[in-house]
Amino acid sequence: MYNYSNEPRKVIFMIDSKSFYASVESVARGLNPLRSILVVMSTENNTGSGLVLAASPMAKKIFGITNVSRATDVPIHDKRLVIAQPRMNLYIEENLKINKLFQQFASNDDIHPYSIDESIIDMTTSWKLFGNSPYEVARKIQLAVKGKTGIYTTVGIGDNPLLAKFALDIEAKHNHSLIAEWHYEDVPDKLWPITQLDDIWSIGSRTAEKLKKNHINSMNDLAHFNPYELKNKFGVIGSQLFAFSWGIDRSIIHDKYTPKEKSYGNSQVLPKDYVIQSEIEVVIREIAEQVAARLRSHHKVATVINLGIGFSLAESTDSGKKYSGFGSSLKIDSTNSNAQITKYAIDLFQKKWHHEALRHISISCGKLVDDNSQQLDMFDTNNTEQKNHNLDNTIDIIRKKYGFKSIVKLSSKSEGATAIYRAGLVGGHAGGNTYE
DNA sequence: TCTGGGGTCCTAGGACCC
DNA sequence: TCTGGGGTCCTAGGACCC
Repeated sequence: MYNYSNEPRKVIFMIDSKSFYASVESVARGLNPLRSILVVMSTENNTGSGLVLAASPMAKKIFGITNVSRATDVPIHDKRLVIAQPRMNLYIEENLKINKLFQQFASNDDIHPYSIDESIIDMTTSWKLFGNSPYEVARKIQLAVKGKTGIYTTVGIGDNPLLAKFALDIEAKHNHSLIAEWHYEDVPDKLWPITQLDDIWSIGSRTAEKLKKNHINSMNDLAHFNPYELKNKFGVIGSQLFAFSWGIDRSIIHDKYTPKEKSYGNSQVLPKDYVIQSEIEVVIREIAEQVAARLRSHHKVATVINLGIGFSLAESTDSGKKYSGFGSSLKIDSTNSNAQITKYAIDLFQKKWHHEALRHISISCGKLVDDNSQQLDMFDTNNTEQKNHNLDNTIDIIRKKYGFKSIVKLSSKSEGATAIYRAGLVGGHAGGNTYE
């Protein structure tokens, strides 16, 4: 057994709102989120096929719907199934309510929203104020959230953030209480038996495959693999994986969840294959202007731009149906102007494009620097900005808290095919209510 | 997965500098 | 010139997460 005496022993809660979007929609309809049969489905997306953003537990159970199902897999004519349009703004509001409740149990500095439905709370110093055990406090938080919002929450409790995340993902979701508690000593019993490696946070399908090729078929195998060999084969990821297999996570929450790099980007899957240069450049301009507007609203200038182009499947050369495309980055003179960002994006495009049919376009700006110039750009005011002021504020609060994994509101309106429609979207989905 | 959208982080090779 | 070694920056590409 590894000697854990030098590892941090904290009381970390990782709290996740169960089937969040679907639960919010269930509550809004007076339904119990655990009993309702409901999906939140975006039917207005570009491909026309629709995408399931969330499914209630019963919808998953009865129809086998998963969160990435296509609309074609959803029995839309079945009367038992409730289909809800996404209302991203409502979900943001509910998330803010829930995080506000957490502030009754821990100081704001100890609460770290991780995504729209997950938060990490360092309860080390405060849990004793609310109960006789962390478990009991978790129960109280669950009840408080349920009482205020109708949402069920799942809580992973751990000695460090990693163990809390594992407790949440691997065990809590299956417990009747929706709570699980993991200590270092539980690692051999609870973590090592896992053979479905891509169930583990930070291991995706590619890494799982590569591990299998090295005869690592379980977390137990990983924990007993030669760490130097892992490092050689997987780089720093290898060292990290090895540490994770022993439940070790030395990062302090604040460091870990404060991003080192920040970028703003927007992307679109196009409604059809695009082959005409002028049409493509209209869309590039729209996206570039969205990104530039976001930079300006955050008072940042970018010094790197990246253009990503995804080809139509028709461009796929080998027999395996794989998407292809290119990405291209460029260091640029710091800017956040529509004209400059657009020019760089179109230059990159013209340099790399050889008349392939396109299906996907993304533009991202990074290596951000504070915009000190703050010049008034009289001919470039964003008229929608004032109108959306309240929503912007809300989203900025979340963005600020999240640091990353942030929510994105596409507020820029410009002439052009998709921009006006997309202006109402939040995170690429319908925002709901007043802003459309 | 015949394609959602928005992010962060890591690696590797080449250019360039001293 | 059959030229060392270390460091940084730039770009492309890959992987993963929610």
